[in-house]
Amino acid sequence: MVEHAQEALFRPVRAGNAFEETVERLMQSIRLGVVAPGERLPSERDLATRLGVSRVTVREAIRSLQENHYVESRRGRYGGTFVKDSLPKSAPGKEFGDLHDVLTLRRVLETGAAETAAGRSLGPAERRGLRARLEEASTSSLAEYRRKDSRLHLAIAEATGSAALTAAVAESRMRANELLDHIPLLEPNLAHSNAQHERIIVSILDGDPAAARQAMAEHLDGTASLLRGFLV
Amino acid sequence: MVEHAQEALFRPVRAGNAFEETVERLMQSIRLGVVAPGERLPSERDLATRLGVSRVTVREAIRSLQENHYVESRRGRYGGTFVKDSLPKSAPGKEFGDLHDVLTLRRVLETGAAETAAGRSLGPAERRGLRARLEEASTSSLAEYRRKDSRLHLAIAEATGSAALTAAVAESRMRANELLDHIPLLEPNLAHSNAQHERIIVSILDGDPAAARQAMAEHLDGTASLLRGFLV
DNA sequence: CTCCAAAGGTATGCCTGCGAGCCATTGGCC
DNA sequence: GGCCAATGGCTCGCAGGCATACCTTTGGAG
Repeated sequence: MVEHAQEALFRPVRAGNAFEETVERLMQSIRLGVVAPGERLPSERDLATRLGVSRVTVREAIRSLQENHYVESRRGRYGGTFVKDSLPKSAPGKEFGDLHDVLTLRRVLETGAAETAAGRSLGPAERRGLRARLEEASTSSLAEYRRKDSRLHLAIAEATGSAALTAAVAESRMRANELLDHIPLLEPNLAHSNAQHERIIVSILDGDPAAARQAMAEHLDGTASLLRGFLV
Repeated sequence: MVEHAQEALFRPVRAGNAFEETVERLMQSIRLGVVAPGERLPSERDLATRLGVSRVTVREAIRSLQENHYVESRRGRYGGTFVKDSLPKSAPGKEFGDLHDVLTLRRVLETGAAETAAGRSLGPAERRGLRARLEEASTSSLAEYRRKDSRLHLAIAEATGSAALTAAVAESRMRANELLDHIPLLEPNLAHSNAQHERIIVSILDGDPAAARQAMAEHLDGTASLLRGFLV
């Protein structure tokens, strides 16, 4: 038997119970900026269907988010569950997963996504979307930066046309963001990031896969070395 | 709200029930050749711990594999559950997932893995392991080829040192293999594959990331176009 | 002003999966 | 030959999660 491959194949089949997984997903959609502050989450019934869990479980998850002041719910028609404008800081609790593990997977997924996106012929809507996310990120405040940054990177993953790749990038970014929340975000870094973002998007829109990969690699290696410096 | 990213984030939280997921994992370990014919699976108690499910569920999954003639169990000390020597053909049932989706993710993950592996300084054990898998694949019969091929590709993923990346590659390969099972495996393809495998491994062992990526990309694009040809 | 559609809020009963313990079988060790 | 450790085989009660149905609130449509 090939010994090491077992670690990957015989890992736990479920990350947590249905409740925890559901909380995690809703948190992701908020923390990654997919549902922005002030916006409404899909209805409980809708979420239950999409997430493949019962409405009871969705409600328990939402209750948990309410108690942590991430969302508030309003009843009646045109009611719903809305993301609060002022989001609480993330709980610093979690241990760091294996740093190497997180960064390796992120690099593979995101440089691959950039290259793949650049190799496709994008429709006008997708091109506009990418430019819009770039603009959002470059004009965002320090407070909003992590969220806008994630939206941009997710938009790049979506531009590959692969839902599985997009899901993998979202998952990987959450893990990376947990680490990034522990290091300071400084104006100079932000300006540098914006310049790199611009290069990435321009390369994708120009249809230059090699340049897109290269630009994304440099961008990620920047934050990776920041992380290694702060956390070691 | 960013509309498209929702599809990734609000996908179902659990792939199936615990039983189905467990069957899937055990099947993967057999079909990908991690546990070869004649070899023993870990004990039920061990599997239950590692997979994070109850022993009852593990037993139900194993029963299912027994009924499909994948494994047989023997009681008593030095007993256990053993992979049968003659494995049944895979049930042709499953629909094709989105072809583009599968192939895109596979390309990103595996070219990234090859590049990353080539960029690391590998220990002697890892280098020997890679050579051994290459040898296995190149001398295998048509019948065993898919399994030996997967073992080689998994070994490359493991050489990145990232468990998460290895798991992602294993998952992606299973999905790709489901498709590949529907197209013929021909001697010329096999010879061609072996030559490409050699290039990939040599590039990794030589520490040439760009060459490793390039070689892997060509290798994957070969089977990808075969698939597109046969399945469209 | 009335109605009603759509959203959140609540309650009940079933079924899956889990934990824990015990039994049965086997082959090496003393 | 007897012991015993490790493995598969089995059972029972409990907790988590689910489907389903119904109630309450709200604001726009008619």
